[in-house]
Amino acid sequence: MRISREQAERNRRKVVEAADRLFREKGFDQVAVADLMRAAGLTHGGFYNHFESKTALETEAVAHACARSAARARAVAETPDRRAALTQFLDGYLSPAMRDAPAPRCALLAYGADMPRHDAATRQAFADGLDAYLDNFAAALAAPDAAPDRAQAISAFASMVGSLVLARATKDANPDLSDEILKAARAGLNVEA
Amino acid sequence: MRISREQAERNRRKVVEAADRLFREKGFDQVAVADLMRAAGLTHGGFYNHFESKTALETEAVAHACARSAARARAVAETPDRRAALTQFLDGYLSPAMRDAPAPRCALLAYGADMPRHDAATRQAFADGLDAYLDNFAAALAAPDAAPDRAQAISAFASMVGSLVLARATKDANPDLSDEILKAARAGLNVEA
DNA sequence: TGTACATCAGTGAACGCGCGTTCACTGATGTAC
DNA sequence: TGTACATCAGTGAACGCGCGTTCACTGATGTAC
Repeated sequence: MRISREQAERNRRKVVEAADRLFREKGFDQVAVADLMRAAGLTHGGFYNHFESKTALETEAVAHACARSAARARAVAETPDRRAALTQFLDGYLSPAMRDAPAPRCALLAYGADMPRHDAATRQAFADGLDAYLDNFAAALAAPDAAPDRAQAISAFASMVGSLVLARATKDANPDLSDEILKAARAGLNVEA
Repeated sequence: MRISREQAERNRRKVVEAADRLFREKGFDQVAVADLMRAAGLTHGGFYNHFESKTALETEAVAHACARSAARARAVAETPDRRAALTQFLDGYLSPAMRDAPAPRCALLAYGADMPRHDAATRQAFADGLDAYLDNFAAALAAPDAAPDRAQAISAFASMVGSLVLARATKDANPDLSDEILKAARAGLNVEA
C-alpha cells in the first residue's frame, strides 16, 4: 500500500500534531508510540518511516509547539488595537477555561517543567521558543510609543506560568484555592492593560 | 532476618526520604521501585512490607515534602528578625543555586506541574501543603504591624514558581536567558524585603 | 527470668505486562525507458 | 503515451527489555507461658 508523497507528508504532520496534543495532556512517558499513531489514524509499525526514535519526535513536537506559541504572542503585538488584544490575551491566559483545559494551551507552560529532564535538542528548541516569545510579549506589552521592556515581560510571563501551574495543580482538590490563585495572579500582574 | 521495629520504622522513613529526593530529581516515572529501595539501602522485594503500591508511596512522599515546605515558610514568619529572614529566603529562592540544584529544593515547585496527572490523594496532599504554605508566606511577607495579605503572597509565590520553572528549563540551552529570568523575577517581585 | 514458638522485615528469584523498536511483507506510487 | 520495474509508506506480528508486583524462604525479634 504505497501512499503518495503528499499523503505521507500529511500523515507525518498529523503524527506531530497528535503527539503535541497527547504529550501536553498526559506527559511524554504516558503516551505510547502506538497511541500516537492511532491518534493520527495509522498503525504503530510505520512510525519509524517518519522518525528516528520517540525522542526525536518529542523534540520535534516541542519545537513545533513552542514556535507556534511565540507566533501567537507576535500576533497580539501586531494587532491594530494592541491594547484590546493584550487585555483579551491576559484575561484568557489567567482564566478558568485555560486552567481547566485537559492539555495546557500554552506550550511553554505545558512543557517547561519537563525540560530539565529532557535531552539537549529538546531543551534548545524550548529555549529558542521562549526567547522569541518573550521578545514578542514585550512588544505586546509596550505602550504605543514606548520601547519594549523585556524585564517586565519576563516578570509578567513568569507570574502567568507559575499561577497556572499552581491553579491547575489544585483545581480538583481545592477549587476555591485554585480560583483564589487565578484572581490574585490577575490582580498582581503589574501591567496596565 | 527479622529486624527490630525501630529499625523497620527507620527503614520506612529512609525509603520515603529517598523517594522524595529521587522523584524531584528524575520524576515519578523515571524512578523504579528497585532504585528507591537501593537508595535506602534495601532490596526491592521488601517494598510491599511498607507500602501498598508505588502510587501510595508517591502520595506519601508528596505529602511529607509539601508539609515540610510549609513548615519552612512558617519558620521564616516566626524568625525574630523576620525582615532579614525574608530577604534571605527570597534571594535564596530566586538564586542560581536554587536553579542549578538537580532536584528543586521547594516541593511545591518540584511537584506542582505533575499534579494534574496524579491521583486524588496526592493532589489533596499537595493542595493542603500549598494552602498552609501560602498562609505562612503571607505572614512572613507582612510588615511588622500589618495584617497578612494573602493575595499578595499568592501573587509573589506564583512569580517565584514560574520564574524557576522557566529558569531551570533554559539553563543549559541558553544560560544568559536563564540568568535574565532570575534577575527580572527578583526585580519584579513587588515585595519590600 | 528463661524457654519455645510465632511473627514478620528483609531477600532475591520469578511473573506478566506494556512499550520502544525491528522486521518481513504488501501493493500502490513513482520512475526509467 | 504506455509498460515494466523499483521504491517505499503502511501493516501487523514479534522481540527484548524494564518495571511493578508476587512469592517462597530466612532467621532475628517479639511474645506467651
